[in-house]
Amino acid sequence: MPVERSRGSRRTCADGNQLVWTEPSVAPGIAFATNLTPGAFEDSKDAMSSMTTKFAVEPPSTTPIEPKIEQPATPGPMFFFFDAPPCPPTDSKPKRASHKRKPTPPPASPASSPSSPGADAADSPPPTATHIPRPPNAFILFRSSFIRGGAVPADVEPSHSSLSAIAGLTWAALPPPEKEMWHRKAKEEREKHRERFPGYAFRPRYRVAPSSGSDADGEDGGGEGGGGFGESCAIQQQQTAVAKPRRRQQREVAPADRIRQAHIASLLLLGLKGPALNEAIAKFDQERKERGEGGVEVRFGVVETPEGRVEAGDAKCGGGVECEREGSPVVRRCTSKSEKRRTSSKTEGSKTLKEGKRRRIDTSPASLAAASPPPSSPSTPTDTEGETMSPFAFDFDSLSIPSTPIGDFTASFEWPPSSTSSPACFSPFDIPPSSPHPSFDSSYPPSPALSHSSASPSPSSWSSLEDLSNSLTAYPAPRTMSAPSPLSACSSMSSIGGDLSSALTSPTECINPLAVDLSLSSMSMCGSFSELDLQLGFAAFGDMGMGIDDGSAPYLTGYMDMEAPQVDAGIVAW
DNA sequence: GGGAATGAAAC
DNA sequence: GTTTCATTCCC
Repeated sequence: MPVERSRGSRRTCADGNQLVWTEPSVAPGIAFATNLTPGAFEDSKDAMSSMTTKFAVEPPSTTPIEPKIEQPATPGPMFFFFDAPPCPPTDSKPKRASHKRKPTPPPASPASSPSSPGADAADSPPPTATHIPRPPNAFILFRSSFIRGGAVPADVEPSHSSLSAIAGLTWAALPPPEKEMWHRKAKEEREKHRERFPGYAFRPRYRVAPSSGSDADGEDGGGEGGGGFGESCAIQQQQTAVAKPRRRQQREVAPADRIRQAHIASLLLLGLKGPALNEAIAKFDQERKERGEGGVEVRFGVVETPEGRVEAGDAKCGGGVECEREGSPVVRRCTSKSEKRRTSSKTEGSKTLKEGKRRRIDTSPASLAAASPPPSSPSTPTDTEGETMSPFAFDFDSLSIPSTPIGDFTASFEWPPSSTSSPACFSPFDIPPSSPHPSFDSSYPPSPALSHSSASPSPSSWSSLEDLSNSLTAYPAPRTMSAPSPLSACSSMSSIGGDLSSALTSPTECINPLAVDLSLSSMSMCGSFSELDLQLGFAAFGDMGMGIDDGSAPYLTGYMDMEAPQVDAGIVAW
């Protein structure tokens, strides 16, 4: 029997009830990919207000109350990601239903419900009051803008699961000021939500252990405990425990996916969009295919290979088990839900992830390195023993570095920048030539990544991240960085630039978590620097206690060495 | 309804 | 510390 949609779960443009969390206007200060978002600095309070998501509270009636938004008259200024108008008149494609929690039965206690007998019958909500959604958090707002803005074209990545992952990576690399802006926006939404629904209280439905004969799950009864809007109405979304299976297990994501997602995120952070983004991704895909890496994508039980689509469940390799395809180890996704649960808990390792525990994107070098093993090493990319691999069990020198993902856009990194060119890739060194260069300690070791550059000295003494880490511990944090960093003008480098500038006051905490794609394709050579030599060094990862926050986030330590031998390229990093 | 992310809020 | 749910839409 097909599953029946709960009432009101389908929101379309047609019904005017689409929930759209539009992006706020840009905050002053460091901008992100400003080169690609014309008007990003056109901060407008009017625009802010016009783009604010609002719940249109209908007068009390017997009509189920749906949250609505007031659509802005104009799209307003764009921020990092363009946000399409919520409901284009010509949009013939209705929106799909969101994953909204089903309405729940009214609370048992009359006191907790505004629809208590004491309420005016005329104002009483219908027995099937509408579910009141939670206010969105900062990331949800960002993701919504990310998706709706078409940051990643659908033909590049149609899967919203992957888009979420990419959004997560991008989110992790957002400059703090911009992230803070989204947090402020989320706070505003919470406040508005609180005003709209004064009595609202989040009441998650904690599942109880399944018991025989219980079918409470399917009997939501259609109704929030709430209903009835007004000053005196206390809205409660009373939840009742229902019998449901334990929370589903997280699926193991193919390393190829992770790498690709990280790469796409890096390109976005680089400021690429539109055809340039498509081209860069296509090139990346092509190169990986040629190297026999990442040629397998498994989506929803289907293995997508260059040769075609193959059902994932029929192979000799079970879900979560490593397979060899085209010489590239890939963690197969399982097909059935039960298999997913089984293999997920197994492959994720009992020591590192408890059952049901949330799985975050692991951008650690260990993870990504494991996800992208060197071609010469077809060994298993994942830890089959469930142990967390040491982040330093990774050999840089054995990696191959693909060519720049931005290919023809290298010219945009010319220095000094051409006044007539319209670079697709904004120059990170957008400072007047007369500006004093920041001073750097030339004693810093060169980046191991540059060891792959023919124009850079090869630090043969570093064969692993561990060596690098040991080396770096002998070097002081960059105290001689002068602010503002020349990198601060670059969209993708603004994070690093800002962090480096903060090194003046907090040398040991100068770097924020950044999305790191250790396939190194994201650290491609880009452009030509006639005056400046940028080197970016890797160092320190959360697992080694060198992170800045909770010890779980990897980060880059960047430094520039003005005295180093000239190289004909800078590193595009993020 | 799973999936994929992060964060708020409730347990 | 764990769990739910907020968004999005293809499958």
